[in-house]
Amino acid sequence: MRNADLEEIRDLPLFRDMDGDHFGNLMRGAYHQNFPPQVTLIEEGRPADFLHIVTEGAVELYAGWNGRETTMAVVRPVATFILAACINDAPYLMSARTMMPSRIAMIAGSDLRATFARDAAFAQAIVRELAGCYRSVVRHAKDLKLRASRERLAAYLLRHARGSGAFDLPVEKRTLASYLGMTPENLSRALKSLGPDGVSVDGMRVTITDAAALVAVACPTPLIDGGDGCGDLSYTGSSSNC
Amino acid sequence: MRNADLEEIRDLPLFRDMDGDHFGNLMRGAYHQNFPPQVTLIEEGRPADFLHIVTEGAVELYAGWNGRETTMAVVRPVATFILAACINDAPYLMSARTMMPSRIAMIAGSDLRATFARDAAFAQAIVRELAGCYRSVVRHAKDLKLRASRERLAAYLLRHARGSGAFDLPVEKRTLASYLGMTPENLSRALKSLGPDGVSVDGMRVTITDAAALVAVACPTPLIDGGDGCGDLSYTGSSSNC
DNA sequence: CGCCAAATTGAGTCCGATCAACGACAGTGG
DNA sequence: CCACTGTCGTTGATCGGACTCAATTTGGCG
Repeated sequence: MRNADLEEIRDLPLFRDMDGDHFGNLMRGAYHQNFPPQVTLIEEGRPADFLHIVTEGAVELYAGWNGRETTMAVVRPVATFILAACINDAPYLMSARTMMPSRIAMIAGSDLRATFARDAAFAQAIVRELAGCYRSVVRHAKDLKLRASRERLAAYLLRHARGSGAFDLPVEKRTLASYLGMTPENLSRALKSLGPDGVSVDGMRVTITDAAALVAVACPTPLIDGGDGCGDLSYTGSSSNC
Repeated sequence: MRNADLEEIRDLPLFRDMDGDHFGNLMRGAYHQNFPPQVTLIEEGRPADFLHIVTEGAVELYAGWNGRETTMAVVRPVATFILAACINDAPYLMSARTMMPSRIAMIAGSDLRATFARDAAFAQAIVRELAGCYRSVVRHAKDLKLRASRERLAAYLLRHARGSGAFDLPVEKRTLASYLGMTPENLSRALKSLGPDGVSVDGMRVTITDAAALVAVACPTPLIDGGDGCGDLSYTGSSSNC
């Protein structure tokens, strides 16, 4: 593994404070590979063999049932995913596929469990990581249960506007629709219907023309939309997902 | 705190393996109180001061937004809740209220954080607990996004049937409806509509008259319905097609 | 018995899904 | 350079599921 990659991973909150030797051991048994787009890295139901870390590209976490499929999250560099399954040595609950050419590091789950049993600082980092992941999924569930689809969309746009009034959608609209729990057709209509509420769209480009009006629709709150920047669809993170 | 209570708490996976002195210290600073029904124990948004443990009764975890409200989980003895917020020293994402006369132990969050930094076995237990909670919320989210309301209800009934064909609903129907993401009216209609699919209802009493038919509706899978029983009211999942 | 909350039932409406058609665009190969 | 092709996004029309509102009925409890 390249030194730059190692340092990047070492800088993650998850690994920052752990013992150097332990980190070295973990990484010695790790893989780091390039993948083309649209490659399935993980299939839900399979035993959790490896903790994954995205160092380049983007990975979609999704789940299926009975022929249906839904996007649960998008993970961008540098962040980990499916930590919980590895820790519990349980089957993955989500599948993962690359969305673009990506570089993925993989750490054996057994090494992970052995190390976190020996390294207190690492165990603490894992606790914090998991607690963050847990809270982000709770937010997602609240978003789904408490808001209507138009409101979810408005809140999503505000989360990604971050001060500046214009930005590019970080993912395809069909993926965004799935993440927000609606159909692509409905997302299209919902975007248009937000015109009077201060949203203008041109392709992937979104411009917030009236933030106050949009806020009135979305009623954003840190208890759903978060402040710690973890867990939303596509954030660039030194944190993780899983 | 009574000795019987202490032992019960000590027997929880979360505390079982930790150092005896550390456990003693934690409990010395803890409260244990009785509450009448319908008492609000926690309000979302407040700073997370205490880890809570239900030793008797039942507690509803719920969340609100913009005048709406939804049930996220029901916690029954003996189990903890809002661990994640305490660990992260972050605001609660959910509110909690007693559903019946209940007995609740409370451990100061600061003690908790101090102890898990010193006690490796405790840290490991917390990791497993959190990983389990995380996975249960992921399942809840998958349930909401992938299944229609009728299917969610069918799956819920199967989860709680546990072999025997008859059981009592563990919560009020309005609460169940909220947990499943529907209105009480719709739950009523959905229950009736499951008659031809092998469900008969009399008050709180549910009888599965044709498990195969109900399975055909719910398509249960451990990846949504099964497993490590935190959050929902657990179920040891098995059979699945689809 | 009487009170209140929960549950059911019915009727009407709306949101969101489905189905189908079309335009925009990128990549491919002739 | 340009048809060919597949995917994505949009739009329209229609359908169905779920919500709302309102009226009873049921059941629990003082």
